[in-house]
Amino acid sequence: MFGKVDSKVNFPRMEEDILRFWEEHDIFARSVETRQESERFVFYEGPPTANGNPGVHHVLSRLFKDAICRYKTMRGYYVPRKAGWDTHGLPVELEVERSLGFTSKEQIESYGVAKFNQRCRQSALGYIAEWERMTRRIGYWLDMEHPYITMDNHYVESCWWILKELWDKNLIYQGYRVTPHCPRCGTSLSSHEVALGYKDDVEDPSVYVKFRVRQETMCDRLVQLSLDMRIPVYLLAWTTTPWTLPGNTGLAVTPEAEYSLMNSEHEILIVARDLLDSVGLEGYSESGVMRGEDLANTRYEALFNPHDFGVPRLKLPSLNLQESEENLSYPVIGADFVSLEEGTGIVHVAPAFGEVDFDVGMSKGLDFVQPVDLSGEIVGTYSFAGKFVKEADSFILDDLKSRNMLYRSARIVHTYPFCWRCDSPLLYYAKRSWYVRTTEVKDRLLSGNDEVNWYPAYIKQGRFGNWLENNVDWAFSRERYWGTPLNIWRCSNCGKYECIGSIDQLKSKEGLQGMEEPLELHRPCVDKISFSCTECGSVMQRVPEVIDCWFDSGAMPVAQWHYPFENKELFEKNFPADFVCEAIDQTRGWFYSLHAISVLLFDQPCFKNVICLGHVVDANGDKMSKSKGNILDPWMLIDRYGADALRWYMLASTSAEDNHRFSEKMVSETARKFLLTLWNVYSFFVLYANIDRFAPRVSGDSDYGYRNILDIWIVSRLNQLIDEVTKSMDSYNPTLAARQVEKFVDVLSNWYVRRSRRRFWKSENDEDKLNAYATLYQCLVTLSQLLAPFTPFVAEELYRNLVLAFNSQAAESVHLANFPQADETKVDVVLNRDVELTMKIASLGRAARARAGIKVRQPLLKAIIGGLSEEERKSITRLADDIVGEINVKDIEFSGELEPQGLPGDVVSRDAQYWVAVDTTLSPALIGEGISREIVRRVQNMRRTAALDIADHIIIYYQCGEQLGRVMLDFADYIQQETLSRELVNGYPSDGDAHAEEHNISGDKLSLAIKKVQDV
RNA sequence: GGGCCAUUAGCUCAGUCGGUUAGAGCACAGUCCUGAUAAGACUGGGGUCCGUGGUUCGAGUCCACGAUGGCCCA
Repeated sequence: MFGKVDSKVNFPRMEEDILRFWEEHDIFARSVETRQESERFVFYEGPPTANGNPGVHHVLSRLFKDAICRYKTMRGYYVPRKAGWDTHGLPVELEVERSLGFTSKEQIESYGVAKFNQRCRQSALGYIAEWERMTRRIGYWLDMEHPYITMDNHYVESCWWILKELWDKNLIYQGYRVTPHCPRCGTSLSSHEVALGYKDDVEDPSVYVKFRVRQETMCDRLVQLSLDMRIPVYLLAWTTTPWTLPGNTGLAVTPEAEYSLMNSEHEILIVARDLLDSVGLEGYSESGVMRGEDLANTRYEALFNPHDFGVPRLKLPSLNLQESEENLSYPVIGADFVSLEEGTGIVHVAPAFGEVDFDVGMSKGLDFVQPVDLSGEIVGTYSFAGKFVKEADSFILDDLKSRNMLYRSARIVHTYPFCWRCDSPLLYYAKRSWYVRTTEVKDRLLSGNDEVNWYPAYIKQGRFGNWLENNVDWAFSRERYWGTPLNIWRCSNCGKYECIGSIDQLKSKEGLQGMEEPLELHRPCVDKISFSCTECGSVMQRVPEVIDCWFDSGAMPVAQWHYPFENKELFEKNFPADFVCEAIDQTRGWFYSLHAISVLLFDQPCFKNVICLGHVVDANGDKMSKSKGNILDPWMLIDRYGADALRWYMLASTSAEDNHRFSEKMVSETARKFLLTLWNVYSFFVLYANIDRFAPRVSGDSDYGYRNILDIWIVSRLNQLIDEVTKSMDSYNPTLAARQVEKFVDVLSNWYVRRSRRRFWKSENDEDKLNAYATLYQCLVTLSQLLAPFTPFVAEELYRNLVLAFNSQAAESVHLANFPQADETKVDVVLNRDVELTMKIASLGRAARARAGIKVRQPLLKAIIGGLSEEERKSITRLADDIVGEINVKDIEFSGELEPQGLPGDVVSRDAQYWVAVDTTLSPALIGEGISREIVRRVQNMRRTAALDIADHIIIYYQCGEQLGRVMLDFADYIQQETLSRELVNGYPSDGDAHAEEHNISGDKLSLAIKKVQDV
C-alpha cells in the first residue's frame, strides 16, 4: 500500500518534514559524497555580503544555482558546493556605524578601531546565521559547515599571497589619480559603487564665471580685436561646481573652434561662437572672431590666489611646492575635450578635482591647488573656509559677485553621483591610491572572455565585453577599517615599500616588533607590526589602507582553500569552475573581480559557464527598495505557499536573464496551477491504486506487453520530456526545462488521466487496468526525478511514497537517485502529433455542440470531421475512441470536403484547417441515454452530499413518472455500475437512514434516495 | 551623453527560418463537464504586436531612426 495522500495538501508543513528527513539522514552530504569518484562539476558560490537579511532577489540566484547543481549531481557528477560569506567592506562598517550612531571616521577612531572591527565581525556573524536559516529553508543545498569566510585569517593570508604575486610581477603601483570620493565615509568608491548612486534630478548651480585676461599676454590678434584697451577682456567659463573654482589653475579651449569677442560698454567677453545663443548675451555685440589656438598661451588672473589663503600651490607632474607669487596668473590651453554643445566652449580646469582636469594638468604641467580636505570641507583662510563644499557654493558666488567676476548664476537639474550607502554627494578628488595594473593584461582579459559560455550569450560581447574593452586599472585600496589589510609596508625613513606575502614571511622579518599572538590579520592588530628596512634599517610600518572587498570575493577560487599554503590538490581540482551564476549587476562586480584576478594570476579565465540573471522587480516592474515599500519578504511567501511554490515560480515564470516580476499573487497562482495539478494526479493515483491494491514492479517499468494507445502515447511523451529537459538543462536553461515539465503535467492530467479515468474505475482488475496503473506510476516516479532539481520537496514526497513502499533497495531519497534517461525507442513523434490533433478535433467538436446548444451529457449520433489529410485520417483512426468519448457521439465520419456541405452553421465549428460538425438528430434511444447520464450525475452528487466514501456501495430508491421509470429500467446496469449501486428500488426506503432529494429532469419529477450498504 | 536589454490582450508571458485568421495562462462574463481536481472544457468581450520610415510578393519577426522602461557606464 502507498501512504494515504490527502488531496488537500499543506505544502509548507510537508516541506518542514522533508527538511527534517534530509538532515536526519544526511541526504545532502551523501548526495555529494557518493559521487566522489565521478567526474567533477565545479561550482563557485558567489559570497553574499553579510550585512543584511536575505531578500527575494537573493533567493532567486540561490535557486538557479541549486537547480543546476542538483541536476548535475543527479546526472552523476561529483558536485561539492562550498558556501561562502563576504564579510568585509564598507557595507558592514556602515551597518555598525549606524548602530553606534556614528557619522564620521573621527568617531570610529576615537571609539577605537579594535572595538569597531570587533563589532563588524559580530555583525557579519549575525547575518550569516540569518542567511543560513534562509538557505536551509528554501532547499538550497550548500556545504555551510565548511564555508569560506573572507574575514578568516587563512582567507586574508591567501589574498596577501595574491597581492604579493602581483607585486612581484610589477602589477601594483601607487597612483595619484582622481577618484570618486565620499566625504562622509572618507574613502574612494569603486566605479560600480559610484554607479549605484547616480541621481537624475539633482539641482545644482549653473554659473558663468569671468576670468580676466592679462593684457600683456594677449596675442597680437587679440590685441587687435579688443580695440579699446581701457575696458577689460574676460574669458567666460561655465561650471556647475563653484566650489571647485578655488582650485582652478587653467582654462581649456578647442583650438579649431571659433571664439567671439562680445562687447558691451564696460567689458569684452570671450565665448565660443557656436554657443552664443545658449549663453544669451543680450546687450552685447560681436566685435570680432578668433580661433581657439590664438587664445592658447594667453594667461589670465587667478580667481583665487592660493597664496593669499594659505593653500599650497604645487606643480604637476612633479608636485613640487611653488613659491608664493603675488600677481598669479594661469594659462589658457588647447584641449580636445572641450564641449561645443553646452557651456561657453571655455572649460574651467581644476586638476585637484575631475579626472580629465588632472590628466590635462599632468600633460600640460599645470599648477595643482587643493583647497578641500577629505571630509569635503574648504581649508585655508577663505571667507568660506570650514564649510562643506556644497554649502560653500553660495558664499563663493557672493564673493565673485562682489568682485564683478560673475556673469550669470542660475540653477539646473542634472545627473550627479551620490554615495550609494550614505547619500553624501561624491566629490571627484585627486589623491593617492593603490592600483592593480589590469590594463597590462587587457588583451588576455578579452581573449579569456571568449572562452566563457555566457547565458544569455549576448552578455559576452555586449555588457561584459564592452566593460573589458574599456578596462582601466583597478583602484583597489580603501581608506577604511574593516577589510583585508593591504600587505604593504613602508619605510618611515627612506620611503621604500615592501609587500609581505605570508604570515611566515612577516614573522621572519628582521627587527620584527608589535606582533601579538594570536595574530589577527586585521586592523589595528596588523598596524602595530613593524620591522626593519632592508635598505636603511629604519622602521617599516604598514600603509594605512585596507583592500576593496570585491578583491576579496574575486580571490575566492584561491582563498577558499587557503591556497597555496595548503590544499594545493584541492585547489587544482577545483579550478577553473564549470559554473557560476549571479545577477547581471555582477558583470562589473564579482564576475569581473573573479575574471581579473584569475587572468592576472594564472593567465586564464576561471569559469566556463555563467548564468547571468535579471533583477527581481515588483509587480509593476519597479525595482524593489525599502524606500518604495515594495519589498517582499521571502519568509512570508514561504510560510504561506512553501519553498517549492517560490522555487517553481522563479524558475519557470520568467527567462533567467529578464527582470523577474514578483508579487504574492503570482506565486500563489503558480502554486495552484502547477503544484496542485501535479498533486491531484498523484493523490488520484494513490487513492485508486490503494483501492485496487496495485503493486508496481520494482523496476518501475510500465511495459507489460499489451498496451492501450493512451499508455503508448504518454510514455512516448514522457521520454520526449526527459530528452527535452536534459537538453534544456545541459544548455543552462532551467526555465525552458520547467516549462516543458509544466506542459507535460498539463497533458498528463487533462488528457491522459481524463481519458483513462474509466480504466481506473472499472470493476474488473484486468490487464488494461493494470497497464493504466503501471503507466501512470511510471509517469509520476519519473516526474519526481525530473522535478527534483526544481521542486526538491514535493519531488521527494512523491518519490519516497511511490518508490520506497515497494522497493526497499531503491535509493532512499530522490536526490540520491539518478536523473532519468530517455528511451528514444519509446518516442513516437507521429503518435504525439496525432494526439495533439485529436485534442484539437475534440475541442472543435465540443465547440460545435455548444453552438448547437446541446449538453455534452446528451449523446449524439455522429460527428463529421473535415480538413484532414489522407495520412492524418488514417493515422488518427486509432484514436477514434477518444474523439467519440470527448464529443460524446456514437460514431465519427471523415469528410473529404474542405468545407462542410449542406449543414447548418450552428452545428459546425472550424479553425484555419479543420472543421467538425455534429449531427443533432435525437432518437428516443439517445434521449433515454442522455437522461440516464443525468440521473447518474445526480446520484453521484448525492453520494458526495451524503459524505459517502468513494468505494461505498449503495442502494438507490426512486419514485418517478413513466418516462423516467423506463430509463431507470433500460439503463439499470449502467446506472448501478456508475454509482456502485447494488439495487435500484422503485419506492421509498423503509427507514430514515437514507439520503433523499427531489429532482427535476427535463420537467419530470424524480424522487431519489440513497442508502449505504453496510456489509462490504 | 554612450552601451546592453526589453516593449505582443486588463495582468504575466510564448511566438521557430520572414509566410494561413498572432497564441497560452490569469482575470471578467455566460454555458458546459466532473466521484481525482482548489481542477477542466467551450464561447465571448478584450490587440495601433511601442511609434515612424525602409527592405520584401509578404514584417510581430529583418534594417534605420525615435519613444518609454530597466540595467550598466560617463
